[in-house]
Amino acid sequence: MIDLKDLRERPDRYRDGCRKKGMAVDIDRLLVLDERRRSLSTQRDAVRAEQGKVEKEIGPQIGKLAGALKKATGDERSRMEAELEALKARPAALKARVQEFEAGVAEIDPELNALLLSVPLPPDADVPVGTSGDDNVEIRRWAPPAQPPQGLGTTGEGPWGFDAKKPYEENRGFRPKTHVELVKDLGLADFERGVKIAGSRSYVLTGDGMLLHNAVLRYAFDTMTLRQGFKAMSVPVLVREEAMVGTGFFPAGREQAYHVEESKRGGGHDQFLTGTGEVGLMALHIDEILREEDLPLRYTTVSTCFRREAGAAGKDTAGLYRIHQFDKVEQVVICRADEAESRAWHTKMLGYVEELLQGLGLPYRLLQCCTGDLGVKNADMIDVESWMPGRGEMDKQGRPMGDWGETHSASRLYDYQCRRLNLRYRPAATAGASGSGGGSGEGSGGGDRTPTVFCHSLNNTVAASPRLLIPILEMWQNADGSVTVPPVLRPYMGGKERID
RNA sequence: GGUGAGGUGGCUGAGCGGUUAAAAGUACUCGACUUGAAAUCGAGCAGACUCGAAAGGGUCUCGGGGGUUCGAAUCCCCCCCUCACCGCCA
Repeated sequence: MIDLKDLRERPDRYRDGCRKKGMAVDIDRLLVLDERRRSLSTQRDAVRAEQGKVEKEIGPQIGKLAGALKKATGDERSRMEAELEALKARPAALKARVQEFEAGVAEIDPELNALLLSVPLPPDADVPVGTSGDDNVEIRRWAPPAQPPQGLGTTGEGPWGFDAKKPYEENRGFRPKTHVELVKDLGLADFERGVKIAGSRSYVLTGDGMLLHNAVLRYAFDTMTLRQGFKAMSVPVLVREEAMVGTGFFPAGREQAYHVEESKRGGGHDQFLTGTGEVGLMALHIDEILREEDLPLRYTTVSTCFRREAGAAGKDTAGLYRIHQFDKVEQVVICRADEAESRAWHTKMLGYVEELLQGLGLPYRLLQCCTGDLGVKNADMIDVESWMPGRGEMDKQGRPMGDWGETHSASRLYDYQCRRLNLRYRPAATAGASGSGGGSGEGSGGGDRTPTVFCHSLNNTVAASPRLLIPILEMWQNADGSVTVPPVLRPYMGGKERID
């Protein structure tokens, strides 16, 4: 959620943000509603204030009179009844006016809130303007060195020395199989039975396929927890709507989430399956006020992710690329509201991923996403794409030419998400500023408390599998059809070196 | 699924129709005392929204929503959540 006050002060910033992100939100309408709402509530509050005064004045009189009335009889009784009614007239009139204003506010609120939730966070000035993924800008790429670093592989095996600009055959000396062929030939996945059980875009990982999947996740999780010191978490993947709205996935992405209607428990809330562990991790501190000393919070989780992939019909239908259910190790950081700090974390979080991919020897590139590719909640997003030899167009001989495929996405959100989550911290008091011993009398002192501030948040993929199995299998395959297990994964596969 | 008890400020916990934004304790901040600390004493200590150039006002919030009343933390209704015991179950 954006800051409504800021929107009032500089609406052009938000108009511009909408334009750059290619989202149509009626900022002017929002301003009108906001103006109207504030006017109504100010008037309402004034009447309420009067109401309070009147109440203090008349309340006791009414109490006394009502008490006396019980004992009164005859003429005196009816006289007192009339008096009582007369006394009640003023508060009753005020109440009616309050209700009028409230009705006005109640009429505006739903539309105002809906609009407010849909205003995107304006992209940062240094994010290139563009309309789609095609306008994303490559920042840098990494290619595995010809000599594998200590312990990461054997020369001549796997992706060492691979140059993504050259055809696979030129690199490796044999024609590659696609991951779909590999999993079929090696018995790593069973798509037919997956579909039988669960419908389209479903799969079953079998035998070594499952072991490899598990190994990747464990490798990623251990990297984050043991090496980087992130706190290991297991969070719900079945969550309430508040968590989806709070993390910024709703309302915009509602049609991408699976909706689970709770079994008739009164007016029980519906629940939704999360498409990323980010939801559970970020919703953890919803409505909390943290202490500055406790920041930054660094969390990692491994969770099953569910995505409807609505609107992607016909895209990437084969294989493990675009599926409804997968597992992902995710990292989030919740830090102080400081742009420099939050940018520094963004870089670090990308660094962890680079280290991980380099450990696997996979060629990758970093893309600065353009404004049109950001989504509502991001100010900045960097995608990591890994080289997938089996993807892309076919050449004249009917061989896939390979293509980059998105495997990671690192977002920087400022306080957009934490505003929605109502997640704040109280800055540690900055001592010294309000010089206590100064010239003015010491009496008045005390309570200059620091106001609370919304945290900044960031998130990044660590590893999403089975998608990440695609480059692993395709890059580590051998001419004989076997696949070498990347050395970093072997400890998680009982030391197994080769799948054949 | 059944029964019972609850949800009050950072925490503990009073209040159960009218000077209660809310006692008390505790934590925290500042000051005094002290060589320093502890202890003690004094003072302060909720958030959001909003009006205002500022000083400073105002409104709302005692799980959430609705209702009764001149007036609700206190009464009524619905919902959510927590705890305990029983049943069932990975």
